[in-house]
Amino acid sequence: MKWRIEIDKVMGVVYKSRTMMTLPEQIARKLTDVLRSELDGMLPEGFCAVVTASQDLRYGDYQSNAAMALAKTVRRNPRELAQAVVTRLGDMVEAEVSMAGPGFINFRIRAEEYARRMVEMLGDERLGVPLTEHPKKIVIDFSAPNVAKPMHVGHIRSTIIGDALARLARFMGHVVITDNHIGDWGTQFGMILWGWKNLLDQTALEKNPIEALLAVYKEVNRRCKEQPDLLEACKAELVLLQSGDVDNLTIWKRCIEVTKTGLKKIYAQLDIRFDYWLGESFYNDALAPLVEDLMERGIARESDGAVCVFSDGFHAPQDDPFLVSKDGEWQSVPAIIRKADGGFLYATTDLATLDYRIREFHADAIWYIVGAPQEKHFKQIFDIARMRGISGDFRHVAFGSILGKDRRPFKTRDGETVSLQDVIDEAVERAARVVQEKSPDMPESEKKVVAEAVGIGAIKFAELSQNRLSDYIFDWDKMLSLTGDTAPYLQNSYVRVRAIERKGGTPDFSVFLSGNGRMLLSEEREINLARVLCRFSEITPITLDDCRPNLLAAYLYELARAFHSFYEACPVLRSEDPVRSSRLTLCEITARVLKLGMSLLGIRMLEKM
RNA sequence: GGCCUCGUAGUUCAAUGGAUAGAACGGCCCUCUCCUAAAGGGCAAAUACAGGUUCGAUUCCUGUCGGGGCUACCA
Repeated sequence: MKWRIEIDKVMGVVYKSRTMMTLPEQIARKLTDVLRSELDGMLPEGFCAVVTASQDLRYGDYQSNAAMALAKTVRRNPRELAQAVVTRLGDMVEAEVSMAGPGFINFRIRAEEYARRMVEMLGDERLGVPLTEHPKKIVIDFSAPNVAKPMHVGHIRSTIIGDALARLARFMGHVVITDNHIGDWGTQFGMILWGWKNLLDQTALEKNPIEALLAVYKEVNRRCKEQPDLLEACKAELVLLQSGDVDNLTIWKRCIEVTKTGLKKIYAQLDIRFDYWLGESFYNDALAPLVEDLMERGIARESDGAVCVFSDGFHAPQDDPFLVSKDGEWQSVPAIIRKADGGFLYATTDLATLDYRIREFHADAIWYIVGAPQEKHFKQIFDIARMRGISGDFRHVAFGSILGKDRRPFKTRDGETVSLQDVIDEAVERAARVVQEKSPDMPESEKKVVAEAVGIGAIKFAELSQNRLSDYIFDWDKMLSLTGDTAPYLQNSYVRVRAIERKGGTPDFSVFLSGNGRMLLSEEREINLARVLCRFSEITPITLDDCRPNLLAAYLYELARAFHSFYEACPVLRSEDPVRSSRLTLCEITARVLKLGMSLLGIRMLEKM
């Protein structure tokens, strides 16, 4: 038995696991061997049969289209080839094999194989999920709110998706650095500084600093629209700040401090932590030398007074992020890294940030969890890195917009953005009402814990169960829904397992692990539950590979459904022993997969609810 | 204008090129002397349109229509 040990230097967690093959891997290996002998040298070099979970269980648990895929190149009839393969495979220990339709090879996994795998999972801390073969150091850049502006619903996606990906990557064996690249140096500071000096209510600042700052910002913003000369005054404040004026620097630092305190409270509530908070201002000193360097190396040049990076002709025009077609001609859309007035921009900071992460963190990968509209920006940033000879797994993990009912960017009726804190408060409040209704006898302190876990879990799960690339319409009732395909549904399935285990006593699983007890699966819903449990090891890695948390969320929902269905049909504590202990084992593994899976999404489970 | 992206039940979302397109909410019908009914079992209901590639297309390609985004000194 082989064990692998991996130490996550950041988290200090040690994961150990037997290297256990997933079912499709195991079957694919045998299938490929059989194809090789059947086709006698005609099998294409490096060919590996693909085995996938069947969508329709009537055809079996897993299927392969290898015969259909190969039929043409080897000039055989797909059905005939599939049948020959099925004959050669014969009686597999793990599955019944059959041919169907246009040439599918179907595998129905035997109950004994599922039982064997359940025992393996029982003894494996990783529940069968293999560690990555290629551990990387990954910087994940997410959330990134602006100073002096509280987070609004628009920050939900980046914050929750980024946190889930960080958790997944760590679990898969990567070294992860989370970095909150806050907007602490933007042009909004001109207005904030002017407002601070002229409008700020000190008592309001002490009471609720972020609210006070926001109120000031909004008021200045409003006045600027009416009085153009005020805008000039704000710009002057910004110039003062950027030239190192002591008073303005002091105010600026206070703003950041106050904002960070507020943000940390909300992140704590969301159970999200960052290893670093290297905001835009952190890179200020790096910007001028960076631009100089790019000019010296001929990557950037002056144009209309600004310093720009143009296409170097590396890509075909249609793939070139610095070109756009206009009236049948390719026109340059350069990345501007220094304005004509000498100021630096978003792109400059991002280049410096990428540089720093490679140089100081020795990152192999940088993943940016940022909205889809910025696609071109990141293509340019990554392409400039390429021009400078910097390489790595750079990804813009994009997501769609949150829209209102009118399919325009989401705002409240009076045009305000909805603050993230309001969404959280509303969710927890709604959950609290349900707790009160369902569990009136629970101690008050516990009710509070349950309401928090349910409410916040509901928000996270609603976000993560959606395909990140599609836009979605914000709807209070859907986001905060507590029935159906939601976090509380999954939390409830875990609670049900715990209730069984509390009443039935702590089960003794050592008989299974030692091989003395026999795990027995016979009922349809038992086998189905075991089938779903096995698939955890297949789903988790691809969820990270594609940066698509919704795959894991959908899987966990399927698992909870399989469990609820099993729960209704198969009494555990009232059954007799080999069945009773086998069912208890299923319950235990279900609980572990649910808890681990949800923790990878950043959602807490509860013992009672 | 060009480029990117999306268009799936009444509504909100799923579906590595696979077989009869899944869920949830809402609607209708059942199930608590039984381990938590925040649950289970059932019914009705959808791939914008037109071509093409393929044994096989919601998925890939082309075009049309419709929504959103990007398109040099904001982030």
